[in-house]
Amino acid sequence: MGRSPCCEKAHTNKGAWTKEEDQRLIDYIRAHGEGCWRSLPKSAGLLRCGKSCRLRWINYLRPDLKRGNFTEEEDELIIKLHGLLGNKWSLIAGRLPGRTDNEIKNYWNTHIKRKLISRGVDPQTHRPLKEIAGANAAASHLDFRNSSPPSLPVAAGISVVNNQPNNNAHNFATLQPKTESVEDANCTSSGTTTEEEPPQLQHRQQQQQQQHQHRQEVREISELNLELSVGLGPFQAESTRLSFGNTAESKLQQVPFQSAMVAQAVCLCCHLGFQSNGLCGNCQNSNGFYRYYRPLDS
DNA sequence: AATTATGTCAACCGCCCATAG
DNA sequence: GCTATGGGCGGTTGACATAAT
Repeated sequence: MGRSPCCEKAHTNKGAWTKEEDQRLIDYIRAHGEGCWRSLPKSAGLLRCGKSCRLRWINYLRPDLKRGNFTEEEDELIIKLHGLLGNKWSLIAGRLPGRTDNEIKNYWNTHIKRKLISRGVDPQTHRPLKEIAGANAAASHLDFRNSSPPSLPVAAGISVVNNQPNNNAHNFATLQPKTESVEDANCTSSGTTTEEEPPQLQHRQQQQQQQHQHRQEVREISELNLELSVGLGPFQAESTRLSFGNTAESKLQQVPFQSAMVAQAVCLCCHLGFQSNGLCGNCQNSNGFYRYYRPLDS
């Protein structure tokens, strides 16, 4: 049984919004604030679906939207965050004040993908294309297709630390956007399955389970205290530093590149003035750059 | 100038999660 | 615990603009 439609589609406008509709929506939200989107259209005198109103407001009419071209720093931040989070546009947008998930998603698909390819980096995995090609040749049975799989922090130049106590769940694996299991990849790339029908059902169920698990992980990640530190250099020698739990931290401290990277890490939030109080508390101004000074193993 | 190809991005769709009843 | 509902998200579509032929 499917869900009932979110609104009476027969009596709603679709397509581009008119200036008059925009003004009605703006006026209504100014007067009443963002409330129940379902009832808003009727109250505001709009022949639109509530969802449509919400989208229009969030993606276009909100007064705090930045609009205009993305800066180089924003580009790099998006790339780093995508390397860490995959296609979690809302999470990425949460780290870019004044930008919407839709805007970032479009920008990624139209600009950044191409940019990464021109750099010789695979936009999905954030690994060198040569490496990908080599890996494909060596292990052609793995097929991630549309997924955004092994986006290891290592590959993206990202270090990860967990500050939250009792959070044992986070490790590299939890940071990687997941879609298909290796078994699934084996299945799909070969183009055949050993058994046709039951495996398909199983596959579907497995996918649903994985999707559920992934969402759970994304929720957990989104609850973490994210401290971003992105270097201004092109794609290396800096880090996007995230805060996670002690267990993950201790594991990650075994990664040799980490301390050197953190020593050079530049806090983009502070550098760009995203921190309302000027400094995030973990960095200091050094030669004009807000650099992290807290050692990782403290 | 007309036609076709390509790029951009606002808007929509369908699904899932959280939550109130 | 179950169901209905609203909100939110990611993926996709399609209209429009611009470039190329």
